[in-house]
Amino acid sequence: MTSRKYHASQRRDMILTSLEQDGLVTVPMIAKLCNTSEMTIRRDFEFLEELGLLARTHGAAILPGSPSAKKFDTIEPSLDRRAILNQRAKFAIATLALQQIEPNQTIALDVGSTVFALADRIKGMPIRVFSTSLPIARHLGQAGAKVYMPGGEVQGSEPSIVGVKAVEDLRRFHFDISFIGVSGLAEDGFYDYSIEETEIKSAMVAQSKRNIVLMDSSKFGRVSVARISEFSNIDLLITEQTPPGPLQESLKAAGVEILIASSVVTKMKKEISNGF
Amino acid sequence: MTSRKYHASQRRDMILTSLEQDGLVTVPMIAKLCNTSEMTIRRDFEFLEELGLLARTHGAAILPGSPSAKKFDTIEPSLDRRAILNQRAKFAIATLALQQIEPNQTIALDVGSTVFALADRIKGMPIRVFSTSLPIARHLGQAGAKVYMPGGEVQGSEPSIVGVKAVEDLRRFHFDISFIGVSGLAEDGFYDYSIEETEIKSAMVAQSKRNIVLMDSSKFGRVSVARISEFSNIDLLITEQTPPGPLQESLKAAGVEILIASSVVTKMKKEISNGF
DNA sequence: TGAAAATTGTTATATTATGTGAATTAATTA
DNA sequence: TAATTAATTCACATAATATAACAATTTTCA
Repeated sequence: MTSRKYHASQRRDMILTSLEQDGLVTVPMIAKLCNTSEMTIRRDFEFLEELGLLARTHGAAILPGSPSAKKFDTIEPSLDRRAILNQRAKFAIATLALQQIEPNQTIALDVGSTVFALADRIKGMPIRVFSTSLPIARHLGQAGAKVYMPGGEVQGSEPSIVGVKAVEDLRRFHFDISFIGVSGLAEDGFYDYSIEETEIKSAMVAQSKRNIVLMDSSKFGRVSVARISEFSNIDLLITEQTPPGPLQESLKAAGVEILIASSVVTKMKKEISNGF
Repeated sequence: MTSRKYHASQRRDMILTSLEQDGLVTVPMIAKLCNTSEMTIRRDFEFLEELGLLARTHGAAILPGSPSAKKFDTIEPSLDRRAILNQRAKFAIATLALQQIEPNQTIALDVGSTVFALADRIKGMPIRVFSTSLPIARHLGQAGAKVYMPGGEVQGSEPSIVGVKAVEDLRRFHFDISFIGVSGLAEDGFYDYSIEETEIKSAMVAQSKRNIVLMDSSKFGRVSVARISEFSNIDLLITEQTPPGPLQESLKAAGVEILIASSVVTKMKKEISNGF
């Protein structure tokens, strides 16, 4: 009879793994699985809910953003399905990214679900944010942050501002750091689907002292329509798995630092509540 | 014998999935499927209706709003509670507003849930839209419309662009019609909560050939912080109930036309319940 | 090591979800 | 239009789950 006990971080990982697999976990289920009391699991649920990694309902926990997760007076729109998938990886990446920011900096946030995860974690920090992403601007604006947007056109594929005017507006800003989301990484640089988006990203990179790319490992080796930037303009890549050898060498040769985010959920509650 | 019980969130997922698939679901259908009582399913329907994810009729539940089957993935963030409340009135107002627009015009859309209702109905029309509202821009952008936004700051209270830069950008545009949402109507003009918003609205009005105010009757006689505009700048007011005598006279004296949208509501409801 | 802090388990209490049958409302048919 | 039937709401009982307070345990760190 195996009746070993797990540590909090292990339990929480088990919870998230089950959740990702089944879409729903119940308290008694996990309590048995972890060989612990229901109360403990409830407290784990509470913890993970505060981080936005799950949503509690009566009798179970579900993926955040599902219809039932919405309380009646939800003001914020939920993220779409794509953002929910792989959220643990995104959360881990965002956590590392957060540590790159210092109080009172001006940062630029690009579009995409990983960058959104960062925006979510930024809430409450004393910084100024510039973003072309409508969801990010809305989310942070609602949270009381100082958010600026460029003028321009709203493109179909992504809810974001693009176009000549946007690039022009962008050129009048200067950022301490910009966080770029990309859809592909090949040996000659970072890639994105749409040409319009690429123009914006390039301009953003040009206006920043420091450029950080956020991407999850699913994009390794993928080449899309347009190249955003050569490696030489990027200072740091944050991802959650080590890139394949050749890619890694190209990156290192160009002086791009790489940070790997481990997805174990440990006690970062403290970090958050004390946080700045 | 499979007689397992499902959790609320699972049932609601099943309801939405069936709805998506068949376009219509009945209470007994789902009750059997979920192995639960009809009362519970009714309560689920009620819950989902409040989120705007389905519409109830006698004997069944159907897709809300437009008949075109929306994929669940692409379902837009549900509107906030305020938007859901009084949705029928807003729908009726939006329907009348829609008739004021002609193809290939350039129109400006202000913020607020009533204006959002209009934006939703505009989808697919060959027009150019300018908006300061993040939800509206996102909604229409996703639907493939040509949407422009000014640059500026995202204010806390409303998800919209405000500030000096926004007003400046706005002044470079000219609109055929602008649709303004307001939070108060008194005998000396239209009012709004926030001074920042008011500045934007005033600028919008100044750049338009024709100005139309959309408001529901709950705002009659209410005075807020700042006055947007005198009546003389407004051409048309669309609402769903006749304003009280004094207000009506002031409006008419200033040459503001008034349209009441009420009969449309019942007609629309029938249309929906008959299954389009 | 020992004291303080954090985590976990237990119990009693409160809250929420569900099921039932009667009362009400809406649709249907003669 | 009245009578009939089906669907819905309402009010209450019951079961399931969550919370809060406190005791027991483990971990941390001086």
